[in-house]
Amino acid sequence: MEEQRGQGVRMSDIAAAAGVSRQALYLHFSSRTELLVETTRYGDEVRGVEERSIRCRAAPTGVEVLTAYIEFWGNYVPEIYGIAKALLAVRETDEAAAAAWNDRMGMLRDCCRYTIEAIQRDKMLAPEWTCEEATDLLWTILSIQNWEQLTVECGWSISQYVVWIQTVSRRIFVQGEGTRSKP
Amino acid sequence: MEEQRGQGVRMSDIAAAAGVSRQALYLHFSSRTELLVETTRYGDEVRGVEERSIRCRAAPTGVEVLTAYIEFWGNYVPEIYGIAKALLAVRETDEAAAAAWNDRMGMLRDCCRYTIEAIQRDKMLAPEWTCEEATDLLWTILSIQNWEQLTVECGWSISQYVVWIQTVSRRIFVQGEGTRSKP
DNA sequence: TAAAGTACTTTACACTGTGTCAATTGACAT
DNA sequence: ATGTCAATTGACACAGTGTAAAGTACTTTA
Repeated sequence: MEEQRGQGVRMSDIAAAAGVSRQALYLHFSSRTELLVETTRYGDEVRGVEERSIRCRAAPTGVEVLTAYIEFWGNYVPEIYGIAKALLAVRETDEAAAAAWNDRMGMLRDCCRYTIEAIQRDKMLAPEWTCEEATDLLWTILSIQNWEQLTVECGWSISQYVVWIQTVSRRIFVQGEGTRSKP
Repeated sequence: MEEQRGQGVRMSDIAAAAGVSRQALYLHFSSRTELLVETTRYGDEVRGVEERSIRCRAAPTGVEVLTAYIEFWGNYVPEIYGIAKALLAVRETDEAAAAAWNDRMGMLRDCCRYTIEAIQRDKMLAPEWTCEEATDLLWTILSIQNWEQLTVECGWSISQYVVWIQTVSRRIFVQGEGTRSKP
């Protein structure tokens, strides 16, 4: 999955890689989608996303939460990129895959909302945004597709991604961050 | 295609809708992908994208080009959303579809580059960006996936999308656009 | 030592959707 | 009358998912 970015990974390929017959997979997973979904869940658990994202919230100011969170995310996405692509591909046709995807994205959104609220608590949220709108926007900016476009297609390194997205986010959301912050 | 967003649209569905046998489609298009690609091309031609996007370039200042272009784009995407989704779905597995998609996205990128260069000519580009980076970023912000996320998933209206993306883009790219511009 | 259970295997097949092929039909032009 | 064009019908190959049945090897229980 990780190598192939989820494409052209058939049940028979997975079975072969696991050294098991294709039919044996159906003894453990009722469908290809279920296998994908479970793999996602397992991967998140092993990697300890929950814990890592909660740690970002510990930063003292809203802006620092934003900075920490973007750094975490930029480095986390490559770990899940392969399976995410696979899930994304079946999501269009498969209810359960769509639900699993939405669940994951919901977690991301929660983190975005927390971040924006932390900035607002500090009275640092740029006045043109409501919390809701700013959350929508930050959530969209941090989408996996955007990460993909910037790193894979535009050739940005992960650290470039992190720095530029931090810069952009500050300029968009933080009051008085006009032209001054240089990365 | 437009109604179903490209999903579950089989060759037999298209044939039925056209009042023709499934096999007859293969007399005109060598494969489903070719049909999709040709439909995209035809659609763009009928809608006169070329002309409409060139008209945006006529704006007197770079910032006005940016504003006009985002307005054009925000209103244009819904017209092509269905077929774009269909193309996007097959792009992962199909060489030709990927090429067609990249071609369309290349056009968008050209427009982004033109816009950024126009802003730079006016000495209004925020100093932390090079033309290349700013183009990558604007191109990413204007992606169809972002449009989809904000309008379809977050429920923004098209005019909201246009106004907020204009605001965001100005704040990111234009010098001295700190916290002041209110939509 | 026998019975039951577990985990898997092999083989076969149903189903969907794409794409190919061959023989046929009807309309129109020369 | 002949040829050609566009489309038709029907059959079929292929890939990939998912189901079903019968068999094997090993483990647990009693």
